[in-house]
Amino acid sequence: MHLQDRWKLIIDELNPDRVTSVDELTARLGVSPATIRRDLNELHELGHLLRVRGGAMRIEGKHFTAKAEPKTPEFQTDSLIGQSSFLASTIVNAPVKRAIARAALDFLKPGISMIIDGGSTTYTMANMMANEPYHVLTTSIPILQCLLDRSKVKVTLPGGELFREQRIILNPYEDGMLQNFSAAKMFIGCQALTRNGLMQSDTLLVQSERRLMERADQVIVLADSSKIDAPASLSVCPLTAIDVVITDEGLSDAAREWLEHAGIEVRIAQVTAEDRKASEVV
Amino acid sequence: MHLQDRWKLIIDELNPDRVTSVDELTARLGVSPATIRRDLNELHELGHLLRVRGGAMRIEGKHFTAKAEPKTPEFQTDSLIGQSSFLASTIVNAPVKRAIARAALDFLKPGISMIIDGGSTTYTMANMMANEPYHVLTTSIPILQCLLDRSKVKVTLPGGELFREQRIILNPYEDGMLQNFSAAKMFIGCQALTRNGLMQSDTLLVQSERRLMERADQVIVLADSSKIDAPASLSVCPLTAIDVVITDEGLSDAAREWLEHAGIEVRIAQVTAEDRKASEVV
DNA sequence: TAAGAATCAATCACATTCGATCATCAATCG
DNA sequence: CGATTGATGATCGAATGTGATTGATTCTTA
Repeated sequence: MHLQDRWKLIIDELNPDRVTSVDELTARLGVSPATIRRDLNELHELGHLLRVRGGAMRIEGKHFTAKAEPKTPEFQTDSLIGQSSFLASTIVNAPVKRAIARAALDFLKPGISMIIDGGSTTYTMANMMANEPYHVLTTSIPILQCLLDRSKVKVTLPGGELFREQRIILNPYEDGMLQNFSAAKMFIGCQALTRNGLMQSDTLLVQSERRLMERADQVIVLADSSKIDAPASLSVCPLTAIDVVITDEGLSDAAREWLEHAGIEVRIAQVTAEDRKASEVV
Repeated sequence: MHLQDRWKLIIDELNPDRVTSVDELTARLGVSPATIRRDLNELHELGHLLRVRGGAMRIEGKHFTAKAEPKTPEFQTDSLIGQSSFLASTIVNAPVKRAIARAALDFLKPGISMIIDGGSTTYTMANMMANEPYHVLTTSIPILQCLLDRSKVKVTLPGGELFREQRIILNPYEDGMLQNFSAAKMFIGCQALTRNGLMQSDTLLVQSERRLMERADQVIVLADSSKIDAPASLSVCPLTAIDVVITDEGLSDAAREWLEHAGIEVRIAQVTAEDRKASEVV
């Protein structure tokens, strides 16, 4: 039996809703545990399965029987802003989002004040945030909830109307709260990031975010590489308004070039084993 | 059994409304309490559940699993009780509160705009509220969450700072949002109701409520009879500012006398069998 | 307030799993 | 035919998960 055939068998053999153990695969394929482990590690490296201690798990949403090609990151409809529900979006690309969120946390120092916009990546960030004396202004209800148990974090909300779909608060009026708030940093997700700038799909959101950006000294965009040059309609701001972009290894050289040419600091977040682990449960 | 399998089972086993104990999980999964504790701590660290003493709870908005209903994450009506365990414990007198809350609902008409202040009785009221085209301004996070799934209810929040203890938003500044809001009715709880007026215990709360009351045409106080003439320190407003008091049968004749003498309409809510039954579930 | 019960974190011992290394074997190529 | 390459299997020390014990902490109840 050849390596590729075995790989195919392994992937077929994986159970969709539980861990398939090394022993199980050993028995099923008639090869040694060492070989199975090697296979699993390689397949994991290629992104075809999720390696865990004792075995492997099928990756959610990957059902292929044919031998798959090395990955170009597929276009993922993320964006809690769009029609996809918030929760659904949190599970797409979760390891990458975690990595990006973690990289974003490097920008935090105790005592800092920041604006955190709504979105699945920023939500992940809030989730991972330490309990330090930060001051956070957010429009997102999920982030608010998440920060409820960080006793040291001071949370401020802008006034406004609740939008259920996106679970955010948007303020149609100029807001006293906002006028008094000045943030060192603003963390923002997006639907797309193109040469034309930061893109969203919702008009109200665009207005709100523009207003928020005015209150921040430094704008930090959290966007996984599938967002770069993704199709989108409404521009929130030009590239010049952005200070930092945090993305993942999938960023193309070309894209990096035009980002840096616009004076943007580009940070590449490394996906660690823990990031994957944390996403397994979903 | 593998770690990830166990994690999945644990999360499936969790309930948003109550704490699932370590013992319960131990029995269900057939592993030692030590392992369960380790798992719970890790899952908490990863943000997948809420660790509490004796067990864990499902985090609201994370109830998607293998069997997940993919789209519209319906928030359950009484979910936040589970989420904010403090509320569960503070809802004493629940049947009476339900009765009072139900009586308060009589004041609602579709299209009405109202202010709902924070508090356990007003929270009960929000919980029982129908899904009609109301417009609600509230400072209370639990009420906000509760109204998330009333699709027809328009919810507005004042800007301000989050106070964890009370789960409310207080606005130290004059707020643009508030200036533009005008409510037909305001529903408010209290710590005590005396001849000196509506009493609270918290200075910040007093300020905020005063400001809110200015924006409402009619002030409706929800206070069970134990609050009448109860000891309290800070006066929010004199009796003259109050239009209606809803209380229960325990109201003394004397108290009723001085309330009505102040021009206040007094309503007595009848506790039904269903109120008692509904309260047991919590 | 104090005693008792429940829960917890830390730690140890044991079992499983892992990764690195090396020897073997088969296929390929000069 | 012999040498080289690459895959496989075995071995072993290291790392990790698990269960039990213990002493500390927190909650409850009297």
